Amino acid sequence: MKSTDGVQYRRPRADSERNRSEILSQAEKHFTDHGVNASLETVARSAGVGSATLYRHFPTRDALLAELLQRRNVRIDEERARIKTVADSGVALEQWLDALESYFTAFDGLPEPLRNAFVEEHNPLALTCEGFVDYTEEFLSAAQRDGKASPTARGRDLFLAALAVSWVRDAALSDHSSPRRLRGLIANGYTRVSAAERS
Amino acid sequence: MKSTDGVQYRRPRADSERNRSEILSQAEKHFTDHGVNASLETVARSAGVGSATLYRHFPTRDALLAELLQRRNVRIDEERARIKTVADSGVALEQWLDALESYFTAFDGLPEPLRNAFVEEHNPLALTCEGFVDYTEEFLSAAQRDGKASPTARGRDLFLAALAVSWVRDAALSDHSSPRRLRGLIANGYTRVSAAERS
Amino acid sequence: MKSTDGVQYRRPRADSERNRSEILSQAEKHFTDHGVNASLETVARSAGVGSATLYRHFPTRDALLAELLQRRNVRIDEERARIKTVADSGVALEQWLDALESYFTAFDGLPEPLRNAFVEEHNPLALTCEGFVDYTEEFLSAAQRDGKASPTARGRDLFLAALAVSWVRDAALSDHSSPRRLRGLIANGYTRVSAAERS
Amino acid sequence: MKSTDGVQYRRPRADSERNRSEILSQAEKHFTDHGVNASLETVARSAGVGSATLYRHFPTRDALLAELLQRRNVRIDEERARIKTVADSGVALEQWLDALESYFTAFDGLPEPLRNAFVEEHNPLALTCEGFVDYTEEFLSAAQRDGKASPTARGRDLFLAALAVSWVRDAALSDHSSPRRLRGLIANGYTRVSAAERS
DNA sequence: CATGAATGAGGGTTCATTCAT
DNA sequence: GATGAATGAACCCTCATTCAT
Repeated sequence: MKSTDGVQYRRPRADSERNRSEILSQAEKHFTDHGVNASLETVARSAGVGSATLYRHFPTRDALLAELLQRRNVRIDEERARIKTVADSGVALEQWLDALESYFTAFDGLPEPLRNAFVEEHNPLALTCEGFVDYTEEFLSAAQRDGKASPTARGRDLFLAALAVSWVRDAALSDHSSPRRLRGLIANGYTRVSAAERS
Repeated sequence: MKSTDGVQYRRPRADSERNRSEILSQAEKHFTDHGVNASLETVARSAGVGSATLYRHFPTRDALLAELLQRRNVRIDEERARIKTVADSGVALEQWLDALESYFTAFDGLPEPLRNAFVEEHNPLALTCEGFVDYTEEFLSAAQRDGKASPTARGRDLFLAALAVSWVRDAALSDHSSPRRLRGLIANGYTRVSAAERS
Repeated sequence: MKSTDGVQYRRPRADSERNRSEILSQAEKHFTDHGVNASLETVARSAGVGSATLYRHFPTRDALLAELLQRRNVRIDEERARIKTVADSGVALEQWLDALESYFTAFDGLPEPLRNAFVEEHNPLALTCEGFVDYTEEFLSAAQRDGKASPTARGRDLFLAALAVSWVRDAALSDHSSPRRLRGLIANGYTRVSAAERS
Repeated sequence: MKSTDGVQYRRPRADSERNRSEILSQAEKHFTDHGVNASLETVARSAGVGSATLYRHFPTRDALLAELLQRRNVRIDEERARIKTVADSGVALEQWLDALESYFTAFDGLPEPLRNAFVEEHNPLALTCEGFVDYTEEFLSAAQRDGKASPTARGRDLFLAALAVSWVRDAALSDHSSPRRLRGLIANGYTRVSAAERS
């Protein structure tokens, strides 16, 4: 009963795509509202699928997260293209780090899994991280060539720094200046005393 | 100390202290082995008490953590006393930040609750944070007086910076250089180009 | 019934049914032995399932209770059908109230949750109560039509009365006559003095 | 020791009395606010004593309850004296039952322990129950002598009936008429059809 | 494959009763 | 005797992950 043999509707495929898409959409919503640790169960329910279905599509939370971020990459890619046109390589680097930080605050708690992925081999988010490290490296190199950045700095360091700043920002709801100030420290260091001050 | 004089009334407690102490001891062990999110249930079992007893002594995980840290404060207080004798205030500040970072790696995942406590009013860990901010402020002030630190820096910024570095270190098992490098960035900034380099 | 026709997909469940059934069976046992406040934890253990499974099937004790009673409804429905054939509507009403009281003593302490459900909107037992009120109303109406019952009585009153009698019976282990006598009071009132007595 | 010789401060007694009194006072408050199943722990805390102290004074919840009721007995005794002066013994009985029901609603959930005490031998509340049964018996006997009450009724039956009505009232927050109607049933029975109706 | 349900562990909490002092 | 704390059981609930179908 209920669909007798003969023609096979091949529903699976269609359903599958629809499910996957609905899961992503709901995950986006829940992660935005409740952070990256939102209940996957709830996400599945909202998407109208069983938890096992979610699990099949995205074996880990990070896999789901990776997909969500992938979709956002379009935006930051555009931003990156724009920054590339900035004449001053030092300013460009700065703007790129800004862009990174904005990206990292897409969901509450996002820095955490990214940090973990950074050191885990087979993490679905690792690719995302590596991409960002590469891009950072590019902007950094340009700045270094122009004497706008310390030659000892590395792309991965600045990536981690941006991540750390975002991590601080994650909790500093009541303290908007802290992330900005940490950002300043990373740019200029706390040991630097301006010429005016030194006098 | 427990009073040896003649009549002794008001015996403080007895097995209460024993239990409390045993709980702390087991918590220390489990937190050390499995990070700050180790199962409290297991801690209680290891200490030979029911979960209700643990709950009575430490209503939240953070309360337990606060006690554990309290015990470590002796160590860092000694360290702080030592650092205070360092002649160069810039070096002293550096060493203090080192000490902080060591402290923050006492347990895996410790930076997280500390960061949260930093912005939560009624968190048992808040006091710990505030104390550290104050101490950092002292070392920083001295360095600023001597022109060894930027006058715009604040104690709380450096505290958060140390926390952030420890957070990075938390995951960077395979990458020992990253925290050190992040530390360097915070000290000197990535925009500083040494005179030698500039030439 | 479970469909025996040719191809059968959408097998309803399998171990789900088994678990549910086992839970109900064990609950029946434990509630019978220890009253409606028996430990649900124990019920779950006896049924060989985790408490979460029990929770999934029956989110509250009342939900579980409602199911157990549902199963008994077959019996009382049969009884009701039988009583409907009784010629004397006054006798029928009496027998129905007897049946109700028997039903209410299925488990020790049952009257309590039923009473509560009676005034709570979203209680799983509320439906059960309402059903009984309706049936009582039917028997009562018939009796009233035949002048065998006071026209001012309402079904819900008699339902509550039966519940109250059962509540008394719940504790009156050593005093078998009390419930019967209370029953008599409700039927005839304590102010009625028979003609013989009046003479 | 502590308080040497001579005059013995006999603090124990004084403290004990004060504690006992404070416990009763707080129990009254909490039972009034949250019913007879209010947390004894909380009562003890409110009274400024340890739970063990409460336990020593009142080994069971019922013992505590019995004391609280004892204090209220003054009131109902006065009421009883007043009712005794009522000329019509039927009216007097009615008023006494009213008084009983008021008494039973002193605390939410009071009917339950009273019912239990009624059949338990060594329950501190048993005396209270017995007293009430006796008083009810007196009023009932008078009414029976005057042909105002059925000679087959017994004091204990009416006592239980009043208890049952109060039990119903305990939950019938949203349904004020139910207890009154149940009361009516017990007085007149549902089988009585008035002469006017019979015609 | 998709799925609903099961699972097991943990969390936080409350409480009546009993111990150690 | 009075006390603060311990105890152990229970409750309700949540979740990530894994089965059975």
